[in-house]
Amino acid sequence: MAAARIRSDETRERIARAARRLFAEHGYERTTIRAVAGEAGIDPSMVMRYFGSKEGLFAAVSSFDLRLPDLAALPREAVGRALVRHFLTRWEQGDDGLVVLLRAASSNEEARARMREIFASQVLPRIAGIAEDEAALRAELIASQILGLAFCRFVLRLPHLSGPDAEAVVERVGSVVQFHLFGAAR
Amino acid sequence: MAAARIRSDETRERIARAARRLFAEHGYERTTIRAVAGEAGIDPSMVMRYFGSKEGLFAAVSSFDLRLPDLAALPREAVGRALVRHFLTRWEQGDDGLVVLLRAASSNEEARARMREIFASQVLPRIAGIAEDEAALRAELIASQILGLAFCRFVLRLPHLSGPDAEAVVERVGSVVQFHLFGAAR
DNA sequence: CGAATATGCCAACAACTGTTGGCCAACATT
DNA sequence: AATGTTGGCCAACAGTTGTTGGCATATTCG
Repeated sequence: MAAARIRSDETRERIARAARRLFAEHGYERTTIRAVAGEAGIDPSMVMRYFGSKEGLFAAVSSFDLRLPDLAALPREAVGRALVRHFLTRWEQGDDGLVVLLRAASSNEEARARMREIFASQVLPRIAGIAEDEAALRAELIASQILGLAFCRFVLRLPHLSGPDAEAVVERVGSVVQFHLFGAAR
Repeated sequence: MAAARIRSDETRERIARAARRLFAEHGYERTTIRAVAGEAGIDPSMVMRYFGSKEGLFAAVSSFDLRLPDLAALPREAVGRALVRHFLTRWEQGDDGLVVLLRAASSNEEARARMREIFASQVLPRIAGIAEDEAALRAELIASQILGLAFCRFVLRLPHLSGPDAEAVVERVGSVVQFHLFGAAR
């Protein structure tokens, strides 16, 4: 039984990995259960057994942790750059949780809901902890710049924004985030 | 024949309008020919007759003109704000050409290609006309902020970025665009 | 008037989708 | 050794999709 469990968990993980990759590459609709099964090297019906439905599979692989650093512990003038570098580094390391959501959000209400939930529970509180006023607006503006960067990088693949850890990008988008955080105060 | 032509052009326009609305609301995959036909009040086969295929229909309704103002004619310090206000105004007036592309780009390569083409032919030249250096990078950074704003507004519907012509949004995103345009010069 | 041409609908096809149930082999338990 | 359980595959269903061809109606033209 122990051996069986191990083997089953392995399969489950293989399916999840394949699903993450395909969802991130093709979005929700274009990713078929058959394709996921094919990539995982098992039968389509196995995907259903392990995850119940396509929606269940998506829910299982699209929840993730941004692992934002403790912004309050950073020197105030370094926060923007640190935030941008954090995202670029994670993306470079092949973490595509956010890309999965980004691609699926266009056509899938559940992906949108999950994205808003991640924003509300992981981003907004951190911003509120360091911004002096208008935290909600500031957090949304930051989200717009970071998500726009992700879109241009992973979906559109604009050349200057797609390279690994481009220094100029960190520098400038960092300044922008810094401005959204602390600038234009009244 | 003249009357017939007129009626046929009317139908064609009704189909295109319905397609634009549905593509903008549901993306490429989730928009079915049957749904477009239903909204236009005609038979699905008519859509094929008029536009050849679903891809043809999409191509016909997803090409559009950003109608960017002449940036070089504006006072330098007003360009960023003007650009942001231009987009917000057009969106407010119900022009959803860009939203069509934004939603479809996640899963449709042709939408991505068209978006890159619009960027290259309509955005990049204007930016190159006023930026002193690194026009390509600057233009891509501006695109990332504007598209991110559109994403948060139309797809995610974040509350503070979704209202009509919010003054604070014009002000701050305008400053950001201004920075991407002229800031961080070397 | 008759012929031709446009404009439209109906019905169907073939492919693909998520999903289900039954069957088989290997292993663990008794 | 008999039994139940687990991990897996196969085949099929039911719905939806883009797409096509044939048929009806009305308008235009000779």
